[in-house]
Amino acid sequence: MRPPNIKDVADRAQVGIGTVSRVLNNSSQVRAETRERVLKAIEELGFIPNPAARQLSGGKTSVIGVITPFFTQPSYVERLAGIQSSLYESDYDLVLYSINSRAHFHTRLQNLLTQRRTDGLILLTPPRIDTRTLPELENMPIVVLDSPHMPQYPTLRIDDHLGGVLATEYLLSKGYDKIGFIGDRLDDPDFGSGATQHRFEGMQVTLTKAQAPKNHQWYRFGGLGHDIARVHAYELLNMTDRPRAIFTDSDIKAFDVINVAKDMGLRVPEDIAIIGFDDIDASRYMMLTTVRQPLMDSGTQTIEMLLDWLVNKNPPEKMMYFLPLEVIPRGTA
Amino acid sequence: MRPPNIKDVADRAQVGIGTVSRVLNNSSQVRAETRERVLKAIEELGFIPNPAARQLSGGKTSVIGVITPFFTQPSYVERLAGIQSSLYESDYDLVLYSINSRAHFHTRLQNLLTQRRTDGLILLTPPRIDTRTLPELENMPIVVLDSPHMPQYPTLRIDDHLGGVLATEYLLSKGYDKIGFIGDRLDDPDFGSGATQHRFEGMQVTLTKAQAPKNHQWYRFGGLGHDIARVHAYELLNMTDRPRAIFTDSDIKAFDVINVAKDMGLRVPEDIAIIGFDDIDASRYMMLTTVRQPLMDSGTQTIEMLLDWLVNKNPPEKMMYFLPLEVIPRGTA
DNA sequence: ATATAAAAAGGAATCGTTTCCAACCCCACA
DNA sequence: TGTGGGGTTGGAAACGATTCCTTTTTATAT
Repeated sequence: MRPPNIKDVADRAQVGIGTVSRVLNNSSQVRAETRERVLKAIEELGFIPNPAARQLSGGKTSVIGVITPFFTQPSYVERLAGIQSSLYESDYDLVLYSINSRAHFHTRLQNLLTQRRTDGLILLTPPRIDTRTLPELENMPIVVLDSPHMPQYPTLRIDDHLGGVLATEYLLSKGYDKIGFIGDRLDDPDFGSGATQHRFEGMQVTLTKAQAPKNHQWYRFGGLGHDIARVHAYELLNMTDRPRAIFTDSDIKAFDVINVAKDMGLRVPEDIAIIGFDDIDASRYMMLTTVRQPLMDSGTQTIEMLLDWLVNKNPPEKMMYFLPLEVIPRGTA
Repeated sequence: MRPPNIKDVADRAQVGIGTVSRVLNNSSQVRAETRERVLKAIEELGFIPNPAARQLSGGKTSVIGVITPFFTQPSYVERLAGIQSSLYESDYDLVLYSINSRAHFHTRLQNLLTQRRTDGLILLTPPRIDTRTLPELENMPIVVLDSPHMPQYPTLRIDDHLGGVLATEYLLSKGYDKIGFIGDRLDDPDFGSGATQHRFEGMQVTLTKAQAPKNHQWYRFGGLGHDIARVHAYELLNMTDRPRAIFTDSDIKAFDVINVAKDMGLRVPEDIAIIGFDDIDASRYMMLTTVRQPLMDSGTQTIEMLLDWLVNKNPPEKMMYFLPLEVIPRGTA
């Protein structure tokens, strides 16, 4: 049995289809009494507007797209959970577009902008691309989360340099002066965001200011293999002049350091202090001291900004919104 | 500037719109030479078919929906990541519908089935509902993941009873005979799947068979508050006749037990052994011994089954597909 | 009661596809 | 040369909404 359409509603309510459409879209051009009749008919028939027809005719999709790098990392997922949780009560559907390279991101964004399959877009940790080749940027509400690369859109992110400063100041304040660093490679052509670099620089600046020791042997970046952080940790902890503390650019890497230390019979933090970055859920269980960025909240704020834009026609300023950072002291430093 | 439509392509290729449509849909009714001309025109114009029009006319949405309970738990997320990863190369978009109650699930499913906004559906851990009120079940390809409640659809799940048996046998084989249990409440009206109950039953059966001691004081279920597992753990570990090992129905709860034990100065596993259930990512870092179910793989298999159905018109048998379970021995038991 | 303006309502045209039916082409065969 | 029939092709109709223009109704002022 065919689901009811707008004509069925119109007939049952004894009105024209135009009137039904106006009721559906909250036009003021309908008498209260007529509106009642139409709403009653809608109710009785269980009518739900066909989204495809709506989209074809009016251009509205009721879809919000999220473009995200292929997510297995908890930090992406927590942001996504934040997005999802606030979208939940709205009338918008969430479509997930996952991407795996910069080129892929570019074509995906281009398609989405020309095809208009979404009413709005959230760009999660987008890479740097050549935006001059993108069409009609202005017409699509876009909010960027966790990337400095798209300053032409409103962007929620953190101050990575500050993060490095906070972590380092904390370690120094605890009396750990010889500080190592383990992070991603600095020049990832696809998804390198500069985050690792800025966190590292924040650390270096703080060390200089405090006249704390530095040693290039203590700093490790990227490399191949999924347990590369373990390898780095092992090398660092095996040095004769090994660091007294290690700062990692993610909690996941910090977990690896903790476990390598334990495997080697080192006590945390008595022999080696560890501080991570992100404060993902698991860090609480690992008792990891870390620099907290509000992952879940950042998702929530992003989607609320976008909804305000779409629903209330209230475009946010195209600027960087910096989210707060804080050190969460737990057991590892 | 308006994006090109099928008429533009037809004009440029000097054919009718019907022919273009046939080319787009790989109909065999087109001469090779004509097909070439059309493809060339499509290429030159950068034509992309409008999905809304396609959907309105032909009914095909190119969308796969995933209905999932409000996900913050890592196990849902890992399944979702598995789904996403295999969808990635297909032409389908993924829409996420999150639900928060049984009633909500029912209406959502009903809407999706009548509105036909998706070509296929994945039901992630769906609750038990009255399916007699659902319309036209037959027309929508649906695969269920992680639930025994929808036997009318092909279902991927695990044997929870067996999971309980495996965990218990493992603990007994290690010499831990006094075994406690911490799990969710058994009668959650919304999302209770019976999983906790069956795991517990598997445990009880195994204990009986092995003539191992039982004590109802050692078994704790559900309760309010987000740190309820910590409360349970604390109570269990404070008993004079406390259990020698604890089996939890999720890794997350096991983490709580580990931390409570540490807080109390108990050594794991020397004083108290712990085994979890799921093997989420974080369990590796926590060195948690656990019953592994293939979370990521289960998502992958689900989506591949559905794609085979949609793309190759190859419907799977409507049966329960049981995924393998295994105990992963790590440091806690 | 009538004129006039404003509000409300009706419905054709429109969006971009697919599908179906009619028309056409071309070749084999008589 | 004429005919039948398969393979191709063209394009009207249909999908279900929104929008805009027109017509009708209602309210207000005279």
